Amino acid sequence: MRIGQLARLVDVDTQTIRFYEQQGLLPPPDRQENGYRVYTDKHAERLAFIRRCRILNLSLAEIHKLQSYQDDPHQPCSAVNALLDDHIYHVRSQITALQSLEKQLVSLRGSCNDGREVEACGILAGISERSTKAP
Amino acid sequence: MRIGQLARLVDVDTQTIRFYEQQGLLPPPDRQENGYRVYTDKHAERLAFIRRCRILNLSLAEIHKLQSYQDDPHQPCSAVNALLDDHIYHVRSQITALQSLEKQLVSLRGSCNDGREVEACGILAGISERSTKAP
DNA sequence: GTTGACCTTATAGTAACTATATGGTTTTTA
DNA sequence: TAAAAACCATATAGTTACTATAAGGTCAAC
Ligand SMILES: [Zn+2]
Ligand SMILES: [Zn+2]
Ligand SMILES: [Zn+2]
Ligand SMILES: [Zn+2]
Repeated sequence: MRIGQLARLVDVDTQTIRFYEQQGLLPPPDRQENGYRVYTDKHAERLAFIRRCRILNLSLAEIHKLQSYQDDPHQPCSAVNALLDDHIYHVRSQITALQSLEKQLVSLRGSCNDGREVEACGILAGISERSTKAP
Repeated sequence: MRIGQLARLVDVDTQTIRFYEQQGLLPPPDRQENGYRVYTDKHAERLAFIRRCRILNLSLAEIHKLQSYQDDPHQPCSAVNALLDDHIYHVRSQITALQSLEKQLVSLRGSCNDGREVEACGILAGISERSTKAP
């Protein structure tokens, strides 16, 4: 199949497919005489795997590692499990950081209401406030 | 004060200060005869404002808008309030997206334990599973 | 007079695409 | 059959908010 068909099948942009090839995530396919790429079902599977990883927010580097594990199927899978643990840790860190951010923002938002002039805006005042308090 | 002093004062890299100037967030300071930038306390305040906005995860574009509001202090501040509402909305969206992601990842992690071979890794199997189920 | 700290500009790299420009090929349609 | 539409190719630049590097000018101290 050609790149457009593959793109529709897996629901990825053709540019992205070429990009993955360039990044070494998708093996370079054979070419027709005119230079067009020709993909196999293996390629489609691999591409779908990449996409599912991306939906899980795994980075291309992490996906690359997973692929290298897959290429050596008799290793213990502890590295895969550890990679996922790390990734979960990162996601959780992001969540807690964003939650603390949300608190700050909501509190800031509470310091103003409509009908004021910019000069008296509680939000701008809140941001401008120095956190260093002189004695 | 020169750029290095300002950088230490506000705890920002000198490169970042020049970058903000280039992006139009920090007004171009006067120069000494030798070309060195000379900053005033106004600059320091403005830079600190930018940094506090960045800590709140506001984008440079959002900061730019806030600055433009500040430059016209007799407008109603509703635009400021709306900007913050939007930002809070974005942060909340990110949080819920990450929480749903975390759930998926934790469930995936539960499908494997150590001591398996890559071939039998529940995580890789879970990612490889096609979501389309034939009847 | 040279070391070191400081300053200058310009350029490239980061992540993961996305968009654009330019041109060749194939298929459809008038 | 010829033109239009759809498809393919490569190369390059843009996105965000910096960070790093290169190559060089300026200034104080030793
Ligand atoms: Zn990760
Ligand atoms: Zn307000
Ligand atoms: Zn925002
Ligand atoms: Zn496993």
